[in-house]
Amino acid sequence: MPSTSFESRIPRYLRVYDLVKGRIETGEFEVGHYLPPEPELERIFNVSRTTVRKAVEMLAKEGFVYIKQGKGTQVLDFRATQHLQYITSFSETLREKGLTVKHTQLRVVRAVPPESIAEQLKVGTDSEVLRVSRVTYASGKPIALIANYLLPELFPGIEKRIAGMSSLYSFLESEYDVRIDAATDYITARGASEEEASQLHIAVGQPLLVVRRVTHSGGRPIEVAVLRIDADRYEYCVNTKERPPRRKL
Amino acid sequence: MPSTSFESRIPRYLRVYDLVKGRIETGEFEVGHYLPPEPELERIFNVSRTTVRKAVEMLAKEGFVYIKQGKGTQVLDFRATQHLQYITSFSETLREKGLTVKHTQLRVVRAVPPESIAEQLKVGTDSEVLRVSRVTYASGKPIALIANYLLPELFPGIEKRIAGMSSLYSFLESEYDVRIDAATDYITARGASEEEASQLHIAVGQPLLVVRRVTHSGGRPIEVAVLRIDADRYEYCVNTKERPPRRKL
DNA sequence: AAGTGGTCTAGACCACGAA
DNA sequence: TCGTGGTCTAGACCACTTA
Repeated sequence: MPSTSFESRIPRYLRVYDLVKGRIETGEFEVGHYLPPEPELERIFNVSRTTVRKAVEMLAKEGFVYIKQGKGTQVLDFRATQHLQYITSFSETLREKGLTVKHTQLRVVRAVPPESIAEQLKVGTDSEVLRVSRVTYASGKPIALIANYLLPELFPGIEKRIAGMSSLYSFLESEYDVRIDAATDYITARGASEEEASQLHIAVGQPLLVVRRVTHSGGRPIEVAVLRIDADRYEYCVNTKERPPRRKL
Repeated sequence: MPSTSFESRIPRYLRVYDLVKGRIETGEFEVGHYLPPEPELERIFNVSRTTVRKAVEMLAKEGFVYIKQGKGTQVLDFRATQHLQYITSFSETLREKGLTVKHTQLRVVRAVPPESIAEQLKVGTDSEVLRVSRVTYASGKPIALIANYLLPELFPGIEKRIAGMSSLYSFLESEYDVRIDAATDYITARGASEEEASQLHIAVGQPLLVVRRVTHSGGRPIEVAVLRIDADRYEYCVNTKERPPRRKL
């Protein structure tokens, strides 16, 4: 019986992934030491080499282990490397820091977007999109102005359902079954305008971190977000892994 | 003869990767259409399914194609998605935009780093590190102040060898055989100080984009870079892919 | 030379989507 | 039902590291 017999339909490589990760976290596989070699992992978990390797490669991609050809697979200090190497939302990041996040002045309107936004959403410059705007407060003080431009055909009836939403991305994922799988951030800075300054309770000219995020799902852009953040109170964090395939000649 | 016969020792999946990517770029595999199914790719390139799949998965990870179970593998618009989803150096990014990049006032000194840097390099606050500093010019105008803090034991004799270096990362990779495999950027903004303003030829208080990058190799931090960039002239770009493994229950 | 991870094959069965 | 991608196996040989 080569495949899963009855217990579940979870792929075996995910089982192995979980089990190895678990043993790392409990210290059974010690930080700094090497994982058992692949042939032994095959025996331990009773799977083929391919399956072992897929699990270990996932762990490597997430920074739990470091694979060295000819030597072995070293267990890394997961507490140091375990940052968020994934797409995160602004609100989620703030909450992780222990801040209380609230959105005010939530507005949903249909509008013709600025040209730069239309271009990135790949819609005509005369077609309407949904514009969701709000002011975000962290622990009682305004910290950012957020505007999201969404493709209207993907989110029917969003105007009525958005009321109590606390994080736009998880809202979209759960309510509309879109799966966000890539995002590009363009980050710059400039001084606050008079209007921005008054909304954020800061001085005119004070540096704002301006983030333009293009979100992709299924290979096409579905949303552009523009965040104008009080730079004094926020630091943007990004993790990157790997370089392109190396050619050795 | 199952393996490479003589032509080279490039893995077959990389060959397939290159060939498919090439056909996408020339339009032979059209944007929006589907790639030939895996069994046909096996025949086309005369490799096994595993090899085909490894190549296609790489293309998917880089955003060239989108794999849908049961349907096929769709070719995405690579011109829209092909940004740098990898670790890049500041200089490389500028050069890609067609700007001429020059470093001036290059200095290499041993010094005790600021506490925040020492902490991220995981060295004691009293131990010395290498500090490489320079002023970067893009097309004749100063655009950024860069300081790199390196672990000295990894780069012996760097003071003498660094003279004509144009990009620090490729210099380190080729000269010291370190392989950079992860980096974390912390991005914020603030107004330029008097000294910064004079070095960058901008007004005091003008917004600077401040990037602190921690570079990892082999699972441990090896370098911290601090970039202070004229925000008027630069936009930082970051790509993110994937969320953590989804469990469907 | 021995042991580690890296590549590759041929073939099997499963899960999802569309007809 | 059929064709697509998803998982998995058993076994082979290669490349790198260390002794």
